[in-house]
Amino acid sequence: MTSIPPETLAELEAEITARHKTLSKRLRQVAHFMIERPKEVAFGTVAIIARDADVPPSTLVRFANAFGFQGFSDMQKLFRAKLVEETPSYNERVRLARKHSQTSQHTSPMELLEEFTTSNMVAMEQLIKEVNTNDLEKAVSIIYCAQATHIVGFRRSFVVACYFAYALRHIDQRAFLIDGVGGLYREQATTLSKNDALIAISFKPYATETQDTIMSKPNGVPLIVITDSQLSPLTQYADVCFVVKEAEVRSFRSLTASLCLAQTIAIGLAYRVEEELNGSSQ
Amino acid sequence: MTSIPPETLAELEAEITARHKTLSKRLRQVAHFMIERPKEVAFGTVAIIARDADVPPSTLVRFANAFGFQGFSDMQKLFRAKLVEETPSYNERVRLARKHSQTSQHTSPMELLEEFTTSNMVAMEQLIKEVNTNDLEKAVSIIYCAQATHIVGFRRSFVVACYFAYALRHIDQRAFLIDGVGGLYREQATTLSKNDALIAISFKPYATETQDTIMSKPNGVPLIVITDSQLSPLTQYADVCFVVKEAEVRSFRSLTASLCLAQTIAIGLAYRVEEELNGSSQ
DNA sequence: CTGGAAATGAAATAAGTATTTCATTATAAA
DNA sequence: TTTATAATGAAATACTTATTTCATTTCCAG
Repeated sequence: MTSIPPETLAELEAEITARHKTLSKRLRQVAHFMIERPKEVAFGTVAIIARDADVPPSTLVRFANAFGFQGFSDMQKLFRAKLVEETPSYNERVRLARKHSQTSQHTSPMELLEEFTTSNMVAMEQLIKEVNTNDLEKAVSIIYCAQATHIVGFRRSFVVACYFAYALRHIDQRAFLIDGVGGLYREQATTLSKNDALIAISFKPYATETQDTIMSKPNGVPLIVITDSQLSPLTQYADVCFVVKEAEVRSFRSLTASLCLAQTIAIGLAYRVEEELNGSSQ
Repeated sequence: MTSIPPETLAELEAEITARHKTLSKRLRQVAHFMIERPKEVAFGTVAIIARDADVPPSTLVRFANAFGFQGFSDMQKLFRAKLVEETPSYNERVRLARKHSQTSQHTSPMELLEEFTTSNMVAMEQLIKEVNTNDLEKAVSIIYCAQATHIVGFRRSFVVACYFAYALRHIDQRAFLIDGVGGLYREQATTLSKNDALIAISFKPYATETQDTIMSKPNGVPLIVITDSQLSPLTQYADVCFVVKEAEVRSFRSLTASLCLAQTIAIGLAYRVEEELNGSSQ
């Protein structure tokens, strides 16, 4: 109980992490709160924090004691100190990174991270500007009406395809990922039935496999395309086509915008399903 | 005295500036302190702030009253709020988006897209704030020194794992994706050799397979972890651990921040390789 | 089961803090 | 200079908040 207390929040967090397993049920609950919501801890009163962490106030004091502090307030100081010292606002960090990248020819990972996050944010803003409401509604409708949805995408696009399949399954939609294992993508594509739908994702350099898959699908199966250019070889076959401009940093392209779009379609679908259920039951 | 008080710190600061000249000597002294040392005001007690601003405690209360607040504590809230909200602009937008979508019972896909993009932007800002330079450098070094890198992640994390593998191969690094086909993840993990590295990605609810994989790796193989909480079961085994807070909209989590981090590490590695080559050839 | 130790939570108590009061001092107008 | 008014600060008070206590429950080891 009278062991030496941690002197920084980082130290405390390390100790909490290390001892997490050995703590009692309630103390573990507090541990969670400390790690997950440090800002609330920094400002809150014992009563408020106790309420939000769903423990009695005394448990907070016990927790502090268990980590060597005199009392809760003593521990809280660490949380406050952290908040005071580090508030390098986003803008400040951008400025620092920029300055640094100009003075040294060495490209540090932190600079890269700054560039990627910034570019991705720009891409997000673009996405919302350029995506059309009708297309979005239509895409949702297509999947909603389909008995099953097949998704195809290779190389970089595979990541998006994979996520799409995950998201759809997550909301209880039948989703099949055409992964081309053993080069059998054509065969996988022929398993599509008339009432299914196909989602194809393809970026430069457009994998021919994706195009092949589309060509092999039965007539009448609706196609949703996510690609990076109006001139992509896929656009002409699409019932709905999303042209997504991804962030590009040092000739490397992101996928965040496409992922965000996929997520939106999936959740939009979830709401559609829910609404139709409620609507028809009344 | 009972005028309407400012509602944000910015408003208060504006008012202080405007009325600065008309204030009495002591109140002006307080005004100075409020403007110059807002962080101390946010955390300090009346007694401490009074001491540091070299005025009696009562003057602080008078100052607060003069600007329309009930008391000092009331005014202090503004200072605290400022410190809590990390990204006022985007948080505001998220809040507005949420509010808007609550007024109508129908949730349109476009509204969802607005929410997702906004939340993802916030997540990007958080990412750059919370990722530590040293960790980033260390992660790059680990992969740089490894003969081959193995990547493991199941369910949602699989998408990130997949992208990581893609990105590493793209820059000519040997990367193996532990996909657990046929439940053989343990066997896949045992193929790691001493000089390899392992990257593990795991989010709630932490798949036990990932943990199993880690446990099966040979001793001494360095481990890089990407997860969503300091208390994740993986952190304790990690040589480098990134805790990434993903955007969450309507209880659906994104992956954009993790993807961005993966991208950064991969490209950071590419630069490292390039720099080492140039360095040694001179 | 059963006894004993640890954990828990409600309530009492202690500590700390903000606010108000009021006597005193400075300021400005007549 | 005088007087009315505003400003000021030390100390008392009222409040809030942290901490401790103790009766009760839970959890194990025997």
